[in-house]
Amino acid sequence: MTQKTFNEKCWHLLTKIPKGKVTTYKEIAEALGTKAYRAVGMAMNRNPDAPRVPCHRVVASDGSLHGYAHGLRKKAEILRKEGVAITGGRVADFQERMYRFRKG
DNA sequence: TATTTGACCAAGA
DNA sequence: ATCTTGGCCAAAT
Repeated sequence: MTQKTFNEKCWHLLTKIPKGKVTTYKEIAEALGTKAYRAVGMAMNRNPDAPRVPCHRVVASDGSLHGYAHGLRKKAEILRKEGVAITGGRVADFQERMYRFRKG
């Protein structure tokens, strides 16, 4: 059996995020049943920029974009294309834009 | 195997 | 409201 590492799980979960919505590192960690908020960020950085994993839809719990492999500026630009308004480096109406994973 | 790192988060002198 | 500090977890070195 392929032992999926925490990173693999994170990437797989990111694919569940619908377009036009954003989630938080904490939400992902909680969805995986853990509190490794920081480990989630690690996955994002290690995550291939390939479109198969929309790491740009992950923002901080505060609604700020925090970091991005290509730069925060690029991240904000992509989010705008997705339909997410960015103001002052933060997601507008972030609470409404935040996507919540199904508990099951 | 042990230590350091990091795109976090919540709380507060 | 902003900045600083400590704590949290997994991956990388």
